[in-house]
Amino acid sequence: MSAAGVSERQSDRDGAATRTRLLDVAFAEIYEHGYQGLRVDTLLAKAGLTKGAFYHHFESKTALGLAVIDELLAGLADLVWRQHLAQYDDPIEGIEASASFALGLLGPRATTLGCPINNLAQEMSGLDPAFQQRLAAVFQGIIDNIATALERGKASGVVRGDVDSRAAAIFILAAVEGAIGIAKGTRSEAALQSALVEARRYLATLRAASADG
Amino acid sequence: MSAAGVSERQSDRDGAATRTRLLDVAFAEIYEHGYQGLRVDTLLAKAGLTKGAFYHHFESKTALGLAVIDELLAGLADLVWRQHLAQYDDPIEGIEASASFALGLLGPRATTLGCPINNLAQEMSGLDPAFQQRLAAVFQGIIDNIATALERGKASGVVRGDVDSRAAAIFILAAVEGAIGIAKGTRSEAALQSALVEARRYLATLRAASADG
DNA sequence: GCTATTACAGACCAACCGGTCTGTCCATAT
DNA sequence: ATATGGACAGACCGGTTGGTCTGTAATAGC
Repeated sequence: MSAAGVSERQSDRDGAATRTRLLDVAFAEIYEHGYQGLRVDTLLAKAGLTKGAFYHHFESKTALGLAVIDELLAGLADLVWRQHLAQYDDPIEGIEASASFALGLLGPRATTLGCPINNLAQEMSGLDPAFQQRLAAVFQGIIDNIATALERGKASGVVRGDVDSRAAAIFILAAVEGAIGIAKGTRSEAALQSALVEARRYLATLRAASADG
Repeated sequence: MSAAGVSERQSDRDGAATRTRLLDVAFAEIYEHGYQGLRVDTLLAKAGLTKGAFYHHFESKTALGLAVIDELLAGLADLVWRQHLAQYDDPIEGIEASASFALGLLGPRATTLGCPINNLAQEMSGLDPAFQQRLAAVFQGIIDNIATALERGKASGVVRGDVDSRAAAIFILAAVEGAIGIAKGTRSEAALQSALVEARRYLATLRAASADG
């Protein structure tokens, strides 16, 4: 009956599904309370599972945290800053759109909970080398993708030739994460919007003078 | 012998001194491990004190955390973004100098531990309303001071008249905190410097065209 | 000199929390 | 049918942690 050769199991006792469930709930809990604020018991209660399930799929709370980075946060970063960004020919337009896309994914939580990637990075980078390395890799991936987009823009004449793509990419990421962070810290959606408006002014400095001016 | 009327006590059993000592060590511990990572026992061991001293001066760990904000972090913010910034006639020059001054205060720790104010804000804003309100006030104070400096610049003709001082101030704070955060996340001093260079490009857009151009 | 108060020291405690371990149910292979 | 292993349930445990409580030495007030 089954199309592929894989055996089909449904409803309960689906290993992959419960693992995903644990990861999803863990992501939400970490997003709200931080990794240090994540309680395994609370996680299991919200997931409707028990210790047996947890330690069957993860060898420790730390392993779960690292898996959230590898299997969720890295994917989110890739979705926004590679897949979405690549859809735009104009990198400056693409960067603005990707930032908006990211904020759309977060919704109102951006102003209260911030960015899940940056949150975890700020919390754990100084505490655990394993977390630090993986989160640094996520950041580097974002920077690489933005820098690549700017390079494409330089090739197509949209971006000024004297722009340091890498430095600009770092600053753009810093500005976006910083804007979300200040909005979170001040609990002000207006602050987020103001910061984004000013960020666009920086982006405008990267644009080459239009030929048909 | 004493100049003022206050009684003079020295060596041990100086209430104010031990309280300050507790605050200083608490600041260092929170800076390194976060508030949730702060352990009262560890704090006391490093301060050379005991539970008796701690709960004599603070009614709880939470009260200590709030005192660190009120009595240390708020003071740091004021030192950098009011006292230091006020020394410059040119606000753009002053903002650059103040950011450098802040980074000088943090030293190499900026790249590994980040900004103590932003760290605590990102960690605690979503968890405890008391922390959130006080840290929001600290951020607002910084924003106010930067905005005020920009307004002074507009009055003296250094800053363009059409600049939204408040929006610019928010973005400047976001950019600085974001840059430190990305440097921390990527463990890259070079990233911090690159971001700061690009930030200066934004600041340049605020400057009015010089009369003697 | 006596007393009240401040400023601690340090033993103690209850709750919490990550992790372990045994048992059980289901699917699959033989 | 039976054995085997994966996928959980849930009781249990030991270390940790914030906080309490009693005792005590120094200081201030009278």
